Amino acid sequence: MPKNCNFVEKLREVGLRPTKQRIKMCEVLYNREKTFHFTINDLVKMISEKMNEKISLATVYNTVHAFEKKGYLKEISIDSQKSYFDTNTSAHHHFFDEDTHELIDCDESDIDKINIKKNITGKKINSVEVLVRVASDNQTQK
Amino acid sequence: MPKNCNFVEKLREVGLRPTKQRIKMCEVLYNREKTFHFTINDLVKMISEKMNEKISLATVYNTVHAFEKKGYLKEISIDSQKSYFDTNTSAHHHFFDEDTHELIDCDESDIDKINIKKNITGKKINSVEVLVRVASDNQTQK
DNA sequence: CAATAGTTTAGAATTATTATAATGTAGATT
DNA sequence: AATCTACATTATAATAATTCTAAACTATTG
Ligand SMILES: [Mn+2]
Ligand SMILES: [Mn+2]
Ligand SMILES: [Zn+2]
Ligand SMILES: [Zn+2]
Repeated sequence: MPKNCNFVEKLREVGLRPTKQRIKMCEVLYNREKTFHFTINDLVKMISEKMNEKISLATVYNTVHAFEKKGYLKEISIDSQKSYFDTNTSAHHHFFDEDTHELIDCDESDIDKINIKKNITGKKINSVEVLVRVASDNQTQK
Repeated sequence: MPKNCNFVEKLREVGLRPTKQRIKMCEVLYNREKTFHFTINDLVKMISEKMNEKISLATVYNTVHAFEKKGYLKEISIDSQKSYFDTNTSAHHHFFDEDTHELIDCDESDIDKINIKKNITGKKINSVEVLVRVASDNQTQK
């Protein structure tokens, strides 16, 4: 979703009614320079603290999943109890900072294209994702 | 942990008391030809159904985490609510079958060594893991 | 407008996991 | 061998992320 686009129209286009909760969430998620990563909890905080708005937790979940299904959000695989989401929906790899629990995008140029030499019969490849775990140079890590 | 090794001695070596629960779990986990992947729930089922033994859920969690800390188990990152564990503790990549929710090891030869060109200041790389999501060729996928 | 299908919501339910605190036991000390 | 003690096990409660439920609300259509 491009910055400052007509969210009402965009939502209608994909068959989602432009409710005020969804429009507000579009603003929080897409009206910014860079894409970013968030958890549901982050998002709820952003809505209430930054926007001074109250959207029920169930609606935040519903809407995030609706946007995901429409291809406007991507879920990221990290071993953790909670899910991470990404407003950058293109195929890309990640660094995960084990100290801060922050996700950082890899640029196209950071990792060469990965060539899978094996193929599993009857199965097609949906995605190939690299996760690079990093942590403080000095510290004890798991 | 090698197959048919002396689990009692192995446990003592790393400072874990060889209780009957831990020995039983060693047998379930390591007395087999190939390494494998499991969830806590899988493991509890294996213990009760295959071994006809009852180990409390808390002990299964405790022991899995104790074995993980000692380097005899590895946790695998999949987006899911539940954690997967691996008796193959070496660095390796995975296929994840989105139909069956099964993890499959990549051989060394299946994916070329990954070269990370970016480095994050003050951080060292702990691991680089590839996850290849596969699904049935015909089916609707998320 | 009125009808209707889709949406929001508070709160309950579910699920994986961790914490608690009482009981049990391996291994050391007498 | 009996005793001691730190470590383990256990049932159960607590927690946390997520999903479900069902009633109230609202965007859109006719
Ligand atoms: Mn999801
Ligand atoms: Mn863990
Ligand atoms: Zn990203
Ligand atoms: Zn594996």
